[in-house]
Amino acid sequence: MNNRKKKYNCISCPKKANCFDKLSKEELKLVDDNRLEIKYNKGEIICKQGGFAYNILHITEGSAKLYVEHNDKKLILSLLNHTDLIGLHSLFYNNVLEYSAACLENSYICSISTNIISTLIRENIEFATSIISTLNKDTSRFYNRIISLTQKQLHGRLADAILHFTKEIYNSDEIELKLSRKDIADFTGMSTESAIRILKEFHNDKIIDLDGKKLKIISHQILEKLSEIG
Amino acid sequence: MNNRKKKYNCISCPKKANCFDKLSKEELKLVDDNRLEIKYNKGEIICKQGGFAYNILHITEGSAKLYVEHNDKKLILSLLNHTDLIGLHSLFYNNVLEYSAACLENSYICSISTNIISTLIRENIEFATSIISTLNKDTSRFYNRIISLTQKQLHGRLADAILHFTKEIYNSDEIELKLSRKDIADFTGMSTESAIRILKEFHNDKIIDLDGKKLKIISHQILEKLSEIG
DNA sequence: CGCGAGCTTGACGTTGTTCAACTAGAGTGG
DNA sequence: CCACTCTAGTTGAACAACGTCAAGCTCGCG
Repeated sequence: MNNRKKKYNCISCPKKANCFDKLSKEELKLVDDNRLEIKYNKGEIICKQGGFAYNILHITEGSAKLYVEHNDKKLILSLLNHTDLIGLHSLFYNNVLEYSAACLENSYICSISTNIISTLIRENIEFATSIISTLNKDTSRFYNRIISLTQKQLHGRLADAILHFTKEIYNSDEIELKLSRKDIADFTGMSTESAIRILKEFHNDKIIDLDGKKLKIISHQILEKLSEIG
Repeated sequence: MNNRKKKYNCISCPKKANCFDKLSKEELKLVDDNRLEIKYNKGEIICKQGGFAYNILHITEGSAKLYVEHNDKKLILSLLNHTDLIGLHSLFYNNVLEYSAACLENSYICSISTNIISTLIRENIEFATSIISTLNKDTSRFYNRIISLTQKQLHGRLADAILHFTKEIYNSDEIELKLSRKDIADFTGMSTESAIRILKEFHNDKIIDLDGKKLKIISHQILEKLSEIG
C-alpha cells in the first residue's frame, strides 16, 4: 500500500484529529501503514450518500462541506477541516453513508479502513472513549443546527451561520468565505435569492461588511441578538 | 440505595436496552445495585435541558418525548420507549444536558449514574462498541429528522411523522396516539393549527382514518409518496 | 351545571420561494 | 484582441405556503 510517496505521516502529523493523540507510536504506525493519501480538487466529491462506508476520512489539508441530499436539494450540515473525521457515524452501526462530502478547496484527504479503526477501538480503551467523545461533540453541534434551522427565521439562521463561520470555523472576525452564495443558502436552508437578499441587508445595515467572499463582522451584538430572537 | 422496593431488576428485566445484553451477570448486578427506579406521572419532566447530566435514564415502563427548547418553542426530536437510553450523548463530552424529556404516560424510569456506565464502558469493550452503535443509530435518526424538517413542506413532514409513529414506534397500522395535537405540531415543526388542518385533510382524502387519538393508516402508498415528494 | 384545557375553523397577514430578467467576470476559441 | 459562452451573483414582482389571531366548540371533571 506504500507504493506512493506520501506528504504526511501519522506519527509527526501536526494536524491529526484529537482522538489519535490517544494512540501509541506503534498504533499510529499501523494507521500510517494502512492509509491512503489522496489529493482532491476543489468541488470534487470525497464520499457519497448511499455509498459504502468502508473508510474513515481525515482532511489533512484543505476543507470540505458535509451535506445530505433529498430530491436534488442539499442541506449542508457542517463545514469540515483537519479537526474532523468523516465516517465515524457508521462505526458498529451500518456500512452505508448517510451523507456526502465535497471539497471546498484543493485538499489532501487521508483514507483509513474502518477495520483498522474498529480494531484500535477494541484494543485501546482511551481511543474508544475519545471516539465516543468525538461522536457526542458532533451530536451536540446537531442540536444547535436543528434549532437554528427549524425554530428561527431567515435573519436568525443567517446570523447563526455567520457567527458559526467566524467563531468556530475560522476563529476570526474577518474571513474569506470558501462557500458560494448557493452554499450559504444550502447551509441555512433557504433559497439562494433569500440568502443574497439578507446578506445585502446585513451589509446595508452595517452589521457586516461584505465584499464578494470577504466578510467582516461589524456588530457582534446585533448578530447575537438576531440569533437569539430567531 | 436499596431502601425502596423495586418493581424490576436488571438481570431478569425483559425490557433492558440492547447494549445491556453485553454485560455479564456480575456487571448487571452492579448496575442493579446502583440504580434508582422512579415512577413519573404523565406530563412530568424526567430531565431538563440545561441541567446536569449525571444520570443515564431508561424507560422501563411507559414512554416519553425528547425535545429541545428555544424561546418558549419546543421541537420534539424523538419519542422514547424501553429500547432507548437517555443521556448517552453527554458521555465523555459534557455534563450539561442539551435536551429535555417528559413522560407521555405514567412511567417507570431507571436512573443510573453516568459513572457506573463510564466504568462499564472502560471495562467491557463489547459494551463500549454497543454504546457506539447505539449512539450512531440515534444519529442516523437525526439525519432523517433533519431532512424531513428542513427539506419538506407540511404535508410531507406530517406523512413522515405518521409513518414514523406507525412503523417505528408502535409497529402497527392502527395506533392510539399518546401525543396531543400540539405535540404532533412540535414533532413536525409546524403550528398546532396547521397540524390539525392537514390531519383533517388526510382524513377527508381517505389517507388516514382519524378519530380523536385513534389513528389508522388507509393508504400507505399515498403517505410514502407524500413523504418522498416532500 | 359550569369551568377549563385541548381542539377546530375561517379570515387575514407575513414570510419566504419562484420565476424571469439582468449583470459581472472568467475562461475559450478564432 | 475581441466576440462568445458559461457560471455565479443580483434584483424585482408575483405568488404560494404557512403562521397568527380570534372566535367558537367539545369533552372530561369537579
